[in-house]
Amino acid sequence: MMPELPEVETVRKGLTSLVAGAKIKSVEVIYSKMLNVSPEEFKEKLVGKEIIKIERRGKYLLFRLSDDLTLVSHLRMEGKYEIQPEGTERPKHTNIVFHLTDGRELRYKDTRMFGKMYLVKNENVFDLSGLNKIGPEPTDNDLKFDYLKHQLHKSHRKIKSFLLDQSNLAGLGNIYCDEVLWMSKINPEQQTNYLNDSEIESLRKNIIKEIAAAIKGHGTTVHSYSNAYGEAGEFQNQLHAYGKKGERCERCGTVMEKIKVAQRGTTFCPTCQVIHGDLSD
DNA sequence: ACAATTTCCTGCACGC
DNA sequence: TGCGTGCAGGAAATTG
Repeated sequence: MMPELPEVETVRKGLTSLVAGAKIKSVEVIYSKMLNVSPEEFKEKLVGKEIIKIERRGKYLLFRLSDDLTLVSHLRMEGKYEIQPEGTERPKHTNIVFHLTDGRELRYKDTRMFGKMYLVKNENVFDLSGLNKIGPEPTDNDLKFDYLKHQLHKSHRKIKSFLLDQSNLAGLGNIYCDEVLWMSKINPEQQTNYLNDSEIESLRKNIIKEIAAAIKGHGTTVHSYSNAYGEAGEFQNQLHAYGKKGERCERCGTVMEKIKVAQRGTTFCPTCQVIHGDLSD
Protein backbone atom coordinates (compact mmCIF):
# COMPACT_ATOMS: atom_id res chain seq x y z
CA MET A 1 0.00 0.00 0.00
CA MET A 2 0.99 3.59 -0.60
CA PRO A 3 4.04 3.34 -2.79
CA GLU A 4 6.13 6.49 -2.36
CA LEU A 5 9.47 7.20 -4.00
CA PRO A 6 11.48 4.47 -2.19
CA GLU A 7 8.87 1.82 -3.00
CA VAL A 8 8.67 2.89 -6.64
CA GLU A 9 12.46 2.80 -6.87
CA THR A 10 12.43 -0.72 -5.40
CA VAL A 11 9.86 -1.77 -8.01
CA ARG A 12 11.96 -0.17 -10.75
CA LYS A 13 15.02 -2.19 -9.76
CA GLY A 14 13.00 -5.38 -9.59
CA LEU A 15 11.42 -4.81 -12.98
CA THR A 16 14.79 -3.93 -14.48
CA SER A 17 16.30 -7.24 -13.47
CA LEU A 18 13.24 -9.20 -14.58
CA VAL A 19 12.03 -7.62 -17.84
CA ALA A 20 14.69 -5.26 -19.23
CA GLY A 21 15.42 -6.60 -22.71
CA ALA A 22 12.14 -8.50 -22.93
CA LYS A 23 9.87 -8.11 -25.94
CA ILE A 24 6.10 -7.63 -25.89
CA LYS A 25 4.19 -10.24 -27.88
CA SER A 26 0.66 -9.00 -27.13
CA VAL A 27 -1.31 -7.03 -24.57
CA GLU A 28 -4.61 -7.64 -22.78
CA VAL A 29 -6.50 -4.66 -21.43
CA ILE A 30 -8.96 -5.66 -18.71
CA TYR A 31 -9.52 -2.20 -17.18
CA SER A 32 -9.19 0.50 -19.82
CA LYS A 33 -10.11 3.51 -17.64
CA MET A 34 -6.53 3.71 -16.41
CA LEU A 35 -5.16 4.42 -19.93
CA ASN A 36 -4.70 7.73 -21.77
CA VAL A 37 -5.47 6.08 -25.12
CA SER A 38 -8.05 3.58 -26.34
CA PRO A 39 -7.38 -0.10 -25.55
CA GLU A 40 -7.03 -0.73 -29.30
CA GLU A 41 -4.37 1.91 -29.73
CA PHE A 42 -2.62 0.78 -26.54
CA LYS A 43 -2.37 -2.83 -27.75
CA GLU A 44 -1.48 -1.97 -31.32
CA LYS A 45 1.34 0.39 -30.38
CA LEU A 46 2.91 -1.97 -27.83
CA VAL A 47 3.03 -5.15 -29.90
CA GLY A 48 6.57 -6.00 -30.94
CA LYS A 49 8.20 -3.37 -28.72
CA GLU A 50 11.24 -4.14 -26.60
CA ILE A 51 11.46 -2.94 -23.00
CA ILE A 52 14.87 -1.31 -23.21
CA LYS A 53 15.13 0.04 -19.67
CA ILE A 54 13.00 1.28 -16.81
CA GLU A 55 13.57 4.72 -15.33
CA ARG A 56 11.87 6.67 -12.55
CA ARG A 57 10.98 10.30 -11.96
CA GLY A 58 9.38 11.00 -8.58
CA LYS A 59 6.76 8.29 -8.14
CA TYR A 60 6.42 7.72 -11.91
CA LEU A 61 7.87 4.64 -13.63
CA LEU A 62 9.07 5.21 -17.21
CA PHE A 63 9.28 2.07 -19.34
CA ARG A 64 11.56 3.07 -22.20
CA LEU A 65 10.57 1.08 -25.27
CA SER A 66 11.95 0.66 -28.75
CA ASP A 67 10.87 3.15 -31.47
CA ASP A 68 11.13 6.15 -29.10
CA LEU A 69 8.06 5.16 -27.12
CA THR A 70 7.59 5.43 -23.35
CA LEU A 71 5.01 3.76 -21.16
CA VAL A 72 4.54 5.95 -18.09
CA SER A 73 3.09 4.12 -15.09
CA HIS A 74 1.88 5.58 -11.80
CA LEU A 75 0.96 3.05 -9.09
CA ARG A 76 -1.02 5.55 -6.99
CA MET A 77 -2.31 3.66 -3.94
CA GLU A 78 -2.25 -0.05 -4.65
CA GLY A 79 -0.70 -0.65 -8.05
CA LYS A 80 1.64 -3.65 -8.24
CA TYR A 81 3.51 -5.58 -10.91
CA GLU A 82 4.20 -9.28 -11.00
CA ILE A 83 5.83 -11.59 -13.52
CA GLN A 84 4.57 -15.15 -13.91
CA PRO A 85 4.58 -17.85 -16.58
CA GLU A 86 1.87 -17.41 -19.18
CA GLY A 87 -1.39 -19.18 -18.36
CA THR A 88 -0.91 -19.44 -14.60
CA GLU A 89 -3.72 -18.22 -12.38
CA ARG A 90 -4.08 -14.47 -12.22
CA PRO A 91 -4.89 -12.51 -9.10
CA LYS A 92 -8.14 -10.62 -8.69
CA HIS A 93 -7.96 -7.05 -10.04
CA THR A 94 -5.45 -7.83 -12.75
CA ASN A 95 -5.92 -4.74 -14.95
CA ILE A 96 -3.38 -5.14 -17.74
CA VAL A 97 -1.39 -8.16 -18.97
CA PHE A 98 1.70 -7.80 -21.15
CA HIS A 99 2.50 -11.14 -22.83
CA LEU A 100 6.24 -11.42 -23.42
CA THR A 101 7.82 -13.38 -26.27
CA ASP A 102 9.71 -15.60 -23.78
CA GLY A 103 6.52 -17.15 -22.40
CA ARG A 104 6.10 -14.96 -19.34
CA GLU A 105 3.43 -12.41 -18.46
CA LEU A 106 4.05 -9.00 -16.92
CA ARG A 107 0.87 -8.22 -14.99
CA TYR A 108 -0.34 -4.96 -13.54
CA LYS A 109 -2.85 -5.37 -10.71
CA ASP A 110 -4.54 -2.68 -8.70
CA THR A 111 -7.28 -3.32 -6.14
CA ARG A 112 -8.36 0.33 -5.90
CA MET A 113 -8.15 1.00 -9.62
CA PHE A 114 -6.41 4.32 -8.99
CA GLY A 115 -3.23 3.66 -10.97
CA LYS A 116 -2.62 5.24 -14.37
CA MET A 117 -0.71 4.35 -17.55
CA TYR A 118 0.17 6.80 -20.29
CA LEU A 119 1.62 5.76 -23.64
CA VAL A 120 3.55 8.63 -25.23
CA LYS A 121 6.44 9.43 -27.54
CA ASN A 122 9.70 10.02 -25.65
CA GLU A 123 9.69 13.72 -26.54
CA ASN A 124 6.24 14.18 -24.96
CA VAL A 125 6.82 12.44 -21.61
CA PHE A 126 7.40 15.67 -19.70
CA ASP A 127 4.35 17.33 -21.25
CA LEU A 128 2.08 14.96 -19.34
CA SER A 129 0.13 16.59 -16.54
CA GLY A 130 1.93 15.83 -13.31
CA LEU A 131 5.30 15.32 -14.97
CA ASN A 132 5.15 18.76 -16.61
CA LYS A 133 5.39 20.52 -13.25
CA ILE A 134 7.14 17.96 -11.06
CA GLY A 135 9.62 19.34 -8.53
CA PRO A 136 13.22 18.24 -7.89
CA GLU A 137 14.16 14.76 -6.71
CA PRO A 138 14.76 14.61 -2.95
CA THR A 139 18.52 14.28 -3.26
CA ASP A 140 21.44 16.44 -2.16
CA ASN A 141 22.22 17.34 -5.78
CA ASP A 142 18.71 18.26 -6.85
CA LEU A 143 16.97 19.67 -3.79
CA LYS A 144 18.87 22.90 -3.11
CA PHE A 145 18.46 24.90 0.09
CA ASP A 146 17.83 28.19 -1.69
CA TYR A 147 15.14 26.66 -3.89
CA LEU A 148 13.38 25.00 -0.96
CA LYS A 149 13.48 28.19 1.11
CA HIS A 150 12.10 30.22 -1.78
CA GLN A 151 9.24 27.78 -2.35
CA LEU A 152 8.43 27.61 1.37
CA HIS A 153 8.44 31.36 1.86
CA LYS A 154 6.33 32.22 -1.17
CA SER A 155 3.73 29.67 -0.10
CA HIS A 156 1.10 30.22 2.58
CA ARG A 157 0.17 26.67 3.36
CA LYS A 158 0.58 24.10 6.07
CA ILE A 159 3.91 22.32 5.70
CA LYS A 160 2.29 18.88 5.33
CA SER A 161 0.21 20.07 2.33
CA PHE A 162 3.31 21.67 0.85
CA LEU A 163 5.38 18.47 1.12
CA LEU A 164 2.64 16.31 -0.40
CA ASP A 165 2.48 18.63 -3.45
CA GLN A 166 4.72 16.97 -6.04
CA SER A 167 5.35 20.28 -7.80
CA ASN A 168 7.40 21.50 -4.80
CA LEU A 169 9.51 18.36 -4.57
CA ALA A 170 9.03 14.86 -5.95
CA GLY A 171 8.50 11.62 -4.12
CA LEU A 172 7.10 12.24 -0.65
CA GLY A 173 3.78 10.69 0.33
CA ASN A 174 1.90 10.44 3.57
CA ILE A 175 4.28 8.10 5.40
CA TYR A 176 7.55 9.90 4.71
CA CYS A 177 5.94 13.31 5.28
CA ASP A 178 5.04 12.36 8.84
CA GLU A 179 8.51 10.86 9.33
CA VAL A 180 10.55 13.83 8.12
CA LEU A 181 8.39 16.32 10.05
CA TRP A 182 8.88 14.30 13.25
CA MET A 183 12.62 14.05 12.61
CA SER A 184 12.80 17.80 11.99
CA LYS A 185 10.58 18.67 15.00
CA ILE A 186 8.17 20.61 12.78
CA ASN A 187 4.42 20.59 13.35
CA PRO A 188 2.48 19.33 10.29
CA GLU A 189 0.20 22.40 10.47
CA GLN A 190 3.09 24.87 10.63
CA GLN A 191 2.74 27.67 8.05
CA THR A 192 5.59 27.30 5.56
CA ASN A 193 6.38 31.04 5.36
CA TYR A 194 7.28 31.11 9.06
CA LEU A 195 9.96 28.40 8.88
CA ASN A 196 13.43 29.74 9.65
CA ASP A 197 16.73 28.81 8.01
CA SER A 198 17.76 26.22 10.57
CA GLU A 199 14.38 24.48 10.34
CA ILE A 200 14.53 24.50 6.55
CA GLU A 201 18.01 23.00 6.51
CA SER A 202 17.01 20.39 9.09
CA LEU A 203 13.96 19.49 6.99
CA ARG A 204 16.02 19.33 3.81
CA LYS A 205 18.68 17.11 5.37
CA ASN A 206 16.09 14.77 6.90
CA ILE A 207 14.17 14.42 3.62
CA ILE A 208 17.36 13.48 1.76
CA LYS A 209 18.57 11.13 4.51
CA GLU A 210 15.20 9.45 5.04
CA ILE A 211 14.50 8.76 1.37
CA ALA A 212 18.01 7.36 0.85
CA ALA A 213 17.67 5.12 3.92
CA ALA A 214 14.24 3.88 2.82
CA ILE A 215 15.55 3.04 -0.66
CA LYS A 216 18.36 1.10 1.00
CA GLY A 217 15.78 -0.79 3.08
CA HIS A 218 13.66 -1.56 -0.04
CA GLY A 219 10.82 0.65 1.12
CA THR A 220 8.17 0.40 3.76
CA THR A 221 5.63 -2.37 3.95
CA VAL A 222 2.19 -1.20 4.98
CA HIS A 223 -0.49 -3.85 4.75
CA SER A 224 0.24 -5.86 1.62
CA TYR A 225 2.80 -3.89 -0.33
CA SER A 226 5.36 -5.99 -2.17
CA ASN A 227 7.79 -5.23 -4.94
CA ALA A 228 8.22 -6.83 -8.31
CA TYR A 229 10.17 -9.70 -6.76
CA GLY A 230 7.34 -10.35 -4.33
CA GLU A 231 9.54 -9.26 -1.44
CA ALA A 232 8.25 -7.08 1.36
CA GLY A 233 10.12 -3.90 2.31
CA GLU A 234 11.98 -3.76 5.61
CA PHE A 235 11.79 -0.08 6.33
CA GLN A 236 8.61 -0.23 8.43
CA ASN A 237 10.86 -1.20 11.32
CA GLN A 238 12.46 2.24 11.12
CA LEU A 239 9.31 4.37 11.33
CA HIS A 240 8.98 6.84 14.23
CA ALA A 241 5.72 8.69 13.58
CA TYR A 242 3.52 7.12 10.90
CA GLY A 243 1.12 4.63 12.46
CA LYS A 244 2.35 5.42 15.99
CA LYS A 245 -0.83 7.06 17.30
CA GLY A 246 -1.24 6.33 21.02
CA GLU A 247 2.37 5.21 21.38
CA ARG A 248 4.96 7.28 23.22
CA CYS A 249 7.26 9.60 21.28
CA GLU A 250 10.71 8.01 21.06
CA ARG A 251 12.35 11.34 21.92
CA CYS A 252 10.26 12.77 24.75
CA GLY A 253 7.75 10.14 25.84
CA THR A 254 4.62 12.18 25.04
CA VAL A 255 1.70 10.19 23.61
CA MET A 256 1.60 10.67 19.82
CA GLU A 257 -1.56 12.25 18.38
CA LYS A 258 -3.35 11.74 15.08
CA ILE A 259 -5.16 14.56 13.26
CA LYS A 260 -6.30 15.33 9.70
CA VAL A 261 -4.22 17.68 7.60
CA ALA A 262 -4.97 18.14 3.91
CA GLN A 263 -7.48 15.26 4.19
CA ARG A 264 -4.67 12.95 5.26
CA GLY A 265 -4.22 11.07 8.50
CA THR A 266 -1.28 12.76 10.22
CA THR A 267 0.57 11.49 13.29
CA PHE A 268 2.89 13.77 15.29
CA CYS A 269 4.28 14.50 18.75
CA PRO A 270 2.46 17.48 20.32
CA THR A 271 5.48 18.24 22.53
CA CYS A 272 8.39 17.97 20.07
CA GLN A 273 6.48 19.40 17.10
CA VAL A 274 5.07 22.79 18.13
CA ILE A 275 3.60 25.46 15.83
CA HIS A 276 5.22 28.88 15.94
CA GLY A 277 4.80 32.26 14.24
CA ASP A 278 7.42 34.50 12.70
CA LEU A 279 10.59 33.75 14.66
CA SER A 280 14.13 34.81 13.89
CA ASP A 281 16.77 32.09 13.47
C1' DA B 1 -3.10 32.73 -9.31
C1' DC B 2 -3.47 30.47 -5.45
C1' DA B 3 -5.31 27.17 -1.99
C1' DA B 4 -8.80 24.21 -0.24
C1' DT B 5 -12.13 20.65 -1.25
C1' DT B 6 -14.05 16.88 -3.78
C1' DT B 7 -13.59 12.94 -6.60
C1' DC B 8 -12.15 8.48 -8.15
C1' DC B 9 -12.18 3.17 -6.18
C1' DT B 10 -12.27 -1.27 -3.25
C1' DG B 11 -11.37 -3.80 0.96
C1' DC B 12 -11.52 -3.95 5.54
C1' DA B 13 -12.56 -2.82 10.47
C1' DC B 14 -16.07 -1.52 13.07
C1' DG B 15 -20.78 -1.38 15.67
C1' DC B 16 -25.25 -3.06 16.35
C1' DT C 1 -24.23 -13.61 10.86
C1' DG C 2 -24.93 -9.69 8.13
C1' DC C 3 -25.45 -5.18 6.87
C1' DG C 4 -24.43 -0.27 6.92
C1' DT C 5 -20.89 3.13 7.76
C1' DG C 6 -16.47 5.20 7.76
C1' DC C 7 -11.86 5.15 6.59
C1' DA C 8 -7.51 4.47 3.83
C1' DG C 9 -5.09 7.96 0.15
C1' DG C 10 -2.21 10.38 -4.90
C1' DA C 11 -3.24 13.50 -7.88
C1' DA C 12 -6.71 15.42 -11.21
C1' DA C 13 -10.79 18.10 -11.26
C1' DT C 14 -13.54 21.33 -9.23
C1' DT C 15 -14.77 25.07 -6.24
C1' DG C 16 -13.79 29.15 -3.60
